[in-house]
Amino acid sequence: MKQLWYNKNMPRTGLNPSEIKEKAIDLTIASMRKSGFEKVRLVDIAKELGVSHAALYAHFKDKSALLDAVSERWLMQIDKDLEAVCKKSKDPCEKILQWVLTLHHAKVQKVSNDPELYKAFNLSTASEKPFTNRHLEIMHAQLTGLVREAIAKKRLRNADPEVMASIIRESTMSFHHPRLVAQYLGEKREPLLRQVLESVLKGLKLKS
Amino acid sequence: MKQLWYNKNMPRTGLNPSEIKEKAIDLTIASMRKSGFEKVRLVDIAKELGVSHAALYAHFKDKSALLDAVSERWLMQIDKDLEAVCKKSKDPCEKILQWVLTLHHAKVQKVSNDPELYKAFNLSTASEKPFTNRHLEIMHAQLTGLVREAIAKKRLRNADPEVMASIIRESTMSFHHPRLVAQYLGEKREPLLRQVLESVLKGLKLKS
DNA sequence: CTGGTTACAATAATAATATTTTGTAACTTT
DNA sequence: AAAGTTACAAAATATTATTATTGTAACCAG
Repeated sequence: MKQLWYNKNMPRTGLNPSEIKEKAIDLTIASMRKSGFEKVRLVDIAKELGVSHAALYAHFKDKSALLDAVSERWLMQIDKDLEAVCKKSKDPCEKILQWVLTLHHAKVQKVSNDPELYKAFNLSTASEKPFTNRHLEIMHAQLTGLVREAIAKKRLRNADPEVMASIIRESTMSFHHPRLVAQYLGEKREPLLRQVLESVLKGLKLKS
Repeated sequence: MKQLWYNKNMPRTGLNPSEIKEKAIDLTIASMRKSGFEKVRLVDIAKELGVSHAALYAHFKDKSALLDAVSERWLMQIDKDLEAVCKKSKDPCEKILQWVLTLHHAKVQKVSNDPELYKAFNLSTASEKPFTNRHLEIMHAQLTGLVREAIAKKRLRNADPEVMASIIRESTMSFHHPRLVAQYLGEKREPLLRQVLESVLKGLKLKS
């Protein structure tokens, strides 16, 4: 005889799949912060979650999927923050500057305040995971959009927006590439970044 | 009773200090290429040289000094190649382009043709050895010189040459930083580098 | 059928130990 | 004195056994 007070699809933890997934990620983050990402044990996460470690495999393909989920969450936040900059209504070149500064700050802040999560992210990028590539594509699309807008408003010269976006990305690489951000930590590099962008944008304004 | 047929300062290997030093470096390079830089054994180098391993300590402070000597030799060659570009008599902006391209090519070529030596160099730069810092200073001085020249010839606007050199260095970082050159290996990035530099130099031409 | 279980095999991390390699000292030769 | 030697201590590496973690399978409850 079926009981009626519970949802047939509700697991015994009392949490639905996405809730338990989020909770597992939360616990993983806490564990990374506490003892470093290389010390994260699936077995510990499961215990804190109140399930057997094997149960986690219903929600995550394997351990690295759980670890990646931590970085993915952060990258999605960055994507959102950058998207917000894109949506503002102001001078598109000013927005490009803001966009790059936002990206730079996000990286610098993470590596300073959350070094263990940053290390994990650093590893993920090194091995070209799908979610990092997706993030790169999203960012490239955003930047291309801003460039298009700037061209439309005659603030940049009329040329291939994809190429122009690549030029902006490459010329500011040392301010947002995971490894370099970590390397130059300690120096306040925002002024230099502003100068680089100022020069590049000026150069992209002129007809060739 | 002193014999007269030999030079008192000539060691028993028949080589003078700088010759034996060079030979040790040659053997180290060969060993790195053959089995990877982490497998280099002082003891093997010494055997091939026909001396006891302890003899090497008369010429090199320690093992890492020998390893570093390999990278140092390469960096000095780069410094020379770049210096040659500086000395050419042609348009200074053209020289800046040439200079950066030369640096880019040197790195790409090394990582392609000599991956083991490149790895060793990569490690040395990561730990901020004196000789790598010296190399960075030399390069910065060269680039600043070219910028000064360009300003004098009215090819760039009149502003702080040191800052302008930094802008050029940072905006092209992804094309010569050891880690990034290695990462993007396989893609032909010279066209993008040219476009970046073109934009930056144009931007540096304009009065702010 | 989903989210869970237990039991177990495969892998990976750790620890204890043996072996090499590095670096130093005291001494030799020219 | 410079360039080398041998002998040895210190440090790093490799080897092995042990233990812990991860991943899989077969099964169970709602």
